[in-house]
Amino acid sequence: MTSDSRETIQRAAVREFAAKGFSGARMEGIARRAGINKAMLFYYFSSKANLYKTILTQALTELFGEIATVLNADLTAALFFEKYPEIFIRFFARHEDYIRVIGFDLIQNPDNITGAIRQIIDEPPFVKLRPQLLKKMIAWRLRGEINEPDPRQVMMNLVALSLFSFIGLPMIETFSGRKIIKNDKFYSQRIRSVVNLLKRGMLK
Amino acid sequence: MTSDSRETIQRAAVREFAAKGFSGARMEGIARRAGINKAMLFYYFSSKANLYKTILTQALTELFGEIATVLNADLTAALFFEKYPEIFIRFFARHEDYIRVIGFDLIQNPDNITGAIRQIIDEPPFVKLRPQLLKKMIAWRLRGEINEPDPRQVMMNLVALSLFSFIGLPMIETFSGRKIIKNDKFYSQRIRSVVNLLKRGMLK
Amino acid sequence: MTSDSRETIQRAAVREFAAKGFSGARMEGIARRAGINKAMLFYYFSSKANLYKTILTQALTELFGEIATVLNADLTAALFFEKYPEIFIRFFARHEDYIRVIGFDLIQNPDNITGAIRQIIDEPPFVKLRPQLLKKMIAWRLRGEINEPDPRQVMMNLVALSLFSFIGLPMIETFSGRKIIKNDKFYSQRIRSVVNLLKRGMLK
Amino acid sequence: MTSDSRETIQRAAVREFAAKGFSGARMEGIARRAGINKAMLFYYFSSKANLYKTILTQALTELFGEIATVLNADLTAALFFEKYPEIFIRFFARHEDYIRVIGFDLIQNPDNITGAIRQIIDEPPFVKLRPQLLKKMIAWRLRGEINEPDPRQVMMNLVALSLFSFIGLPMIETFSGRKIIKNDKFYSQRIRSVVNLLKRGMLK
DNA sequence: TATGAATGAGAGTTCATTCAT
DNA sequence: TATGAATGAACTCTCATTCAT
Repeated sequence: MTSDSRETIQRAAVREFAAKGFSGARMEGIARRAGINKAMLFYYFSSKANLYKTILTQALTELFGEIATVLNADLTAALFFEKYPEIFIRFFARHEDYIRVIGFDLIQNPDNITGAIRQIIDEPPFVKLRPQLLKKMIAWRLRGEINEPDPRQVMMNLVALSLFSFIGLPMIETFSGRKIIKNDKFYSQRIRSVVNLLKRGMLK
Repeated sequence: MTSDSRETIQRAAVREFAAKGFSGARMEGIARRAGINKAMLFYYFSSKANLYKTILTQALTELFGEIATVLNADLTAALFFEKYPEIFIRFFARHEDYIRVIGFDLIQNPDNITGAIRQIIDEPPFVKLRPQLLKKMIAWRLRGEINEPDPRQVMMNLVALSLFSFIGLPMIETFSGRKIIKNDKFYSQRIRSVVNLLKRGMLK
Repeated sequence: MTSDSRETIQRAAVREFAAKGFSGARMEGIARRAGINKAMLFYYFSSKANLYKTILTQALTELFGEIATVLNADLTAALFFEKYPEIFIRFFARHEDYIRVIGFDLIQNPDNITGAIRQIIDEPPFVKLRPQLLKKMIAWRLRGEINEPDPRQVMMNLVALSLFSFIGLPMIETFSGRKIIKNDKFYSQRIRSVVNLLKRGMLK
Repeated sequence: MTSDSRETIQRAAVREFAAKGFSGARMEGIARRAGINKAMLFYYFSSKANLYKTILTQALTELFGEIATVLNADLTAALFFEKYPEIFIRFFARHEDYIRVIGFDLIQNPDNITGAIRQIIDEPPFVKLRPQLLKKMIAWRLRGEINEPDPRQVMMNLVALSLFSFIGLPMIETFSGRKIIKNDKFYSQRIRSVVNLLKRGMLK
């Protein structure tokens, strides 16, 4: 029970911030979830804002870590569209709380998350992530692999379809009239649908 | 000056809730934005929760109103994929605050928004909205117009691509390295890209 | 009971800060003394630091107001040494709390009180206070009225003898072995002693 | 390294208490200044109050030690007024922190410091200090050396002029308009001025 | 002796809500 | 309707003190 308190707190914080957003989250709530004295949160993280920043950075770092493992390969657009939705969706299926935290931040405080992302991708080990992505996209266009000339549209399409698989679910449930059970089968189907859409829609 | 105040307050509330979420929003802040005494918020709306509910319902009602105007026509899948992204994106371009409010709620309080939606679409004038949508989707599949058999996937793809055009922007900016100016040209391009993707990707 | 709350709070604050210093003082304590809800302290003064600054400024302003009334006359050194100890000592006898507040600040946060003083004497109605004092002191020296050439030493002697009459009392009590009752007689004697010392000691 | 720690802590404590007063001082701050683990403060001194009492007693003991060395001689008033300001002022020039600690206590907690003083001067080696002082003063009066009949006034004048040379400086700076550099020259001048004032003012 | 972690009792501050006018 | 003042509960954060090692 030495210093895994830090980690215990962080895990609890992710859950609390995910459930209630930054303002809604309570330090008391985090402490209770962690089973740790409230004062320890300040002992380790000095403030709510800093604890939040810590777990946001952690979430983004883990996400980029996942992405980076596959970004190094010199993939064709076709292969890329096949692999990436899977990475995104599987990652967030494992870490549903992360998507909430990121989502909140994206809506409320775009500059905040932008800054956090920049800080992460401007330093090792992720410095190459952005240039590699851009290089790939330019290559696809030059080789005539895709019909969408604007890389930003490509990114938006890719990310939108992957992320929304989680956030938008309740709306879909209401309209389709059926509760959606987020099990492995659902995610597999979702991945298939996204991959299919991306490949048929954007490959030449 | 009677029900003028109500509307002034609601407009102010939308901005405040959009900027900070439910917990982050301050009644004080709303009053200041509205230029109206704080106590009046309670006089008209009795509580923060109720004021919030009011503006959430209003946002959703306006959104469904927009959708409904086009949903009555017996559109082919091709026409539908052409019209709907435009409706969504143009609507939220006019009401950026609404998307934030809805987005917050979607993440934090899925049951809450689900309930609100259900309440709206289960009563006039939107009772027919849901059955009409479902009917259309079944028809498309029966007529072999689309290659995606699951209506829920169709909805997810459609909504995801439209909504994310707003929320996800900061991430795209960071990665593409260029600031995105949200002017008419940008929205037009975005609509084109989404329509193109949906049609090529899901039509047979 | 309209808005004398502000004043009630200020009076209570003076007492609390005087008794315990800035850090020792409790907002709760001030509220209790004032018989007013604790939140009102923040409603009116926004923070402990600001409430403190307010009453410090008030104390200094009152003090300078008192001094100013007599500083305008073109007094000889002799008359000055007669009048000023009386003003100082009588003022602080009426406002024992002020001397504590000022004393605390003088010890703990010299720059703080220096700033406060400067702010007061650099603006109306006290702008002339400092130049008038300096002018007087130069005149005394030129006219050969006093034997102490350094105006700073003159000021120190004057102020020291007046203020210490309050702060230093407990030490004197202990050494003299007698409790000192701070009644009018005591102050009169003290004034006489100080005036006598100053006149015999510094006049030529 | 044993009782070395004690002293290190005490030195750090003097600085912290001098800078912030009792309530404002932080055990954490003392530990940091001392470069010693916070828990050790409690190991050695068991509580903040006790640590404070320790250093207050120490300061007073050193002060009285200094005074005592000269108090034994059977000085005339003239010689006394010459020697004492020098002792006081030189002592506090060497120990500026002590004067702050004592000053704070004098204002905030007169009974506290009174008690501490009594405890020191009622026991060896300082038991004779008080009677010797009183005896001297009575002698002066009987021999007609001084024009101030009240010993308490004599003490007040003496101590006030000496102590205020430190505490009151910032006020004087503000009024005289010049920063005062507390070097040897300043103290020498101050001593000269005080001695001069006392001798001319109180000797017959 | 020495350390980092832990605790509990507050402290200052905020905020939705209510009251008097 | 409208306002400024008032309230109480809760929240973030602090700090002296203690514990385990």
